[in-house]
Amino acid sequence: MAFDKALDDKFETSTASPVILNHRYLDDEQLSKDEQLQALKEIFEQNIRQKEIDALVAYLRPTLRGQHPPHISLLGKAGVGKTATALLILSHLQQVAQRKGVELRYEHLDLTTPRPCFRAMNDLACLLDASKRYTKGISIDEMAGRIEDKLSGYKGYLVLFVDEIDHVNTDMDNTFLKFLVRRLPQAIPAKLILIFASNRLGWRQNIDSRVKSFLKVNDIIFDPYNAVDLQKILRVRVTKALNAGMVDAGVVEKIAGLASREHGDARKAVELLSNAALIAERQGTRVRLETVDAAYEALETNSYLEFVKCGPPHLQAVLYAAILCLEDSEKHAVTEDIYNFYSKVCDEAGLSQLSERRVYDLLLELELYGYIRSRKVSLGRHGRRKEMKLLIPPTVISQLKSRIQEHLKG
DNA sequence: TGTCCACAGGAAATACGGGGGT
DNA sequence: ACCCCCGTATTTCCTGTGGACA
Repeated sequence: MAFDKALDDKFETSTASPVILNHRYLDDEQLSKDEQLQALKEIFEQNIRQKEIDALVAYLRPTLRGQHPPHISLLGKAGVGKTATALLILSHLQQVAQRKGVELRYEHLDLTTPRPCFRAMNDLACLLDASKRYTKGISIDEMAGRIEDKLSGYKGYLVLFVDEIDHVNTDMDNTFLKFLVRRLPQAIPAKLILIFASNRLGWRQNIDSRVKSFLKVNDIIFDPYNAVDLQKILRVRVTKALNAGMVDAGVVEKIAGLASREHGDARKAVELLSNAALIAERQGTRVRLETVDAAYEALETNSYLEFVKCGPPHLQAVLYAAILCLEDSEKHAVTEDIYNFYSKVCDEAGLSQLSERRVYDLLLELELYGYIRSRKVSLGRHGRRKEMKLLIPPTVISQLKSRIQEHLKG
């Protein structure tokens, strides 16, 4: 009886004042394409990315007069709205073109994770419905042929928005880019406009010069969002997804401040908001400033652990060795020290050891992800070495250790 | 001031895996 | 069943270099 009553109470208190009203608006993945566009419009209505939008529109306008605009490259860090802006403008452009009787279509090739040229090509073929999905086995030329066949009947404009172009692993002569820039425009009747997006400003630096000379591009650079922009973006989410009455004053400002100081990444800012809301909902409280702190910390811990889950076993073993070697000494360690620990870890886990050179590279990788930091030290005529130390917050270390142990056993 | 160690880190070679064509 | 193609991981090999020491 008392238990029933207690459960009743629990349901009552948690439904009395919900924090989250519409879950889906905290995660773009869950929104339909139209809903996404609608949300984007609301954000861009507030004078965000005006400069970039104007530039993009100016570059694309010639299509409506039947001229051929140059290719475009959108540059800027992750989460600064490159994709969002491009999709919004392209969908609008398509509508306008339709009204004016100009034949125009656009495709969004999203290369979210790094992939070889072959897969990029295959993805493009799938996007255009020109081929089924292959993992391997078919030649790249064959794939190119199928794409060309598929497009052979289309004579209008074709805007190909290649998102995260730098994720295509560059083979020695940039097969994928060469195809897009040199071969495809020759092979099909359509007027091809390429729009590239990339996180790395210099993605064109290390491409083949013969391709480069064909690649006339206009750059549009996206700066990271500032705190004011982020506030506007977050407010839209708050009104769409949350019970605004349950969000304390200053929460949005605080998240925007944190995010703008660290990365200016809107996606991460929304993720932080979403996490804070989830925590508040679970605890049955309002979203307070302290909730934001808790969410921030949870996200940080989580990112350390998440990486372990998907990393290859040897990387985990090296990380584990690095932790064992470095956790309780203020002293720095050198590559060899960690390699010794790594050997032991491999023995215990039944892994075959990798060469020291390889482990050296894995350590570099760990450094890239912020687990360790290294410093080059010269000892004069006694050669040179690299000293490393752990950067993982002490609170995370024990969780991390047990997580890796599980993984290496399983 | 020049020497020269010992390692960082680049480059090329090699092994490997896995799927499709025939 | 065998061969070919492509991409990735790892090994092997080698060069270049910062700076304490003679």
